[in-house]
Amino acid sequence: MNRADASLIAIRRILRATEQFGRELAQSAGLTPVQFRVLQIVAERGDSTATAIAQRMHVSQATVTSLVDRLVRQGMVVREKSRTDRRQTNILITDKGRRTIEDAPDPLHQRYVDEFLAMEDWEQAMIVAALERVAAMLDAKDMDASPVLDARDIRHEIRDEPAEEPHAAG
Amino acid sequence: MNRADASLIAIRRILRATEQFGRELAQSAGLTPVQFRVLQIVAERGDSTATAIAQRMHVSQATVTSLVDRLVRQGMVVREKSRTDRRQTNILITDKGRRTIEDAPDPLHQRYVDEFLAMEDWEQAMIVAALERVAAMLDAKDMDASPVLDARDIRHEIRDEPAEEPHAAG
DNA sequence: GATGCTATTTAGCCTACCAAAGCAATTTGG
DNA sequence: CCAAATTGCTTTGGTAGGCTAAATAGCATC
Repeated sequence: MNRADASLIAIRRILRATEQFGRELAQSAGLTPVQFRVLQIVAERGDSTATAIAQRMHVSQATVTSLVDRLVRQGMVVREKSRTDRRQTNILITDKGRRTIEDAPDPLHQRYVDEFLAMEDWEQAMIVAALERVAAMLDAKDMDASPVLDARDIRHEIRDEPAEEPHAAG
Repeated sequence: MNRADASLIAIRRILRATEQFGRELAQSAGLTPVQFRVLQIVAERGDSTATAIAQRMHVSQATVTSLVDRLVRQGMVVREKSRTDRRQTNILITDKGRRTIEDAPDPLHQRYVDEFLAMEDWEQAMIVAALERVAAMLDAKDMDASPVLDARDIRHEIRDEPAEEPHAAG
């Protein structure tokens, strides 16, 4: 086994683990990964709007509407018209929704961070250097990814600027 | 910026780059990532069967049927009954299909391998060590991932043993 | 030649996505 | 103050990718 292969395999394990985790998380909560992600976003502040969620997840409002529909049907969130601007609909998390989030296993990144911090200084430095090297090799552009490890949204976050040109292609 | 965050960001960039690549590839080939993946598998030997594809991709045969339908409609592959066992349908790649594969940009992993091999020995070793460390942190189990970096199938390859218990939750 | 296994397709359903059209409320520009 | 534009969201209708269950067809065997 050469080292190029060894590194590819490791990368693949990382990808898989991240995906897998999102799936487990969502399943234990009785939601799909994407639904869970929506719930997480709502949970952050207790409420949110469809537009905000759509932007965070880089999907269309229409998609968010249907995802929220499902969460409403399951009693995870409720819709409520905003008093200040009645065009807006606030999506509020319910107790059940909050419990669902809380009962879910620790976010992957927490688990990771704990282990990471337990490492020795030199090893931390080595890992950061290596990962950044790999990231640079795979992805020439240096984007600003947020430090939250969450497979549930990478699937679409790559559509970076939907504002400019809505991809007229069929 | 602490190093735990830096490492998470790098991991995320790796995930994104992999996904992104699958998408670019698919767009330049005029196929979706999954369809392209099927075509790749058929292209490997020039032909394949639905079952083989289903196993490789860890999806059901029914799913493969509909994917192959689309590839047939686009003239990328043709179906042909096997002479030796007429239950089997061989899926043969066409010239167009082969050209599509060939015209597609280099597989991500090839690009990566080239760069990886260009590195100095000590750096290769460091990267392998770091990646394996991270993979171990994220994913306790040591699975046998193949040394092919390909986002297009990790999405579902994680369903390792659907035989046991099909997760009755609805 | 019935029984059963294997390979595939068909049928029906789901989630997740999108664009376009529609509706409602607010803001803007006379 | 009213019409028009803009904004926020939902509805509608479509696509892709996934599933299970059932149908179809061929092989194997006793």
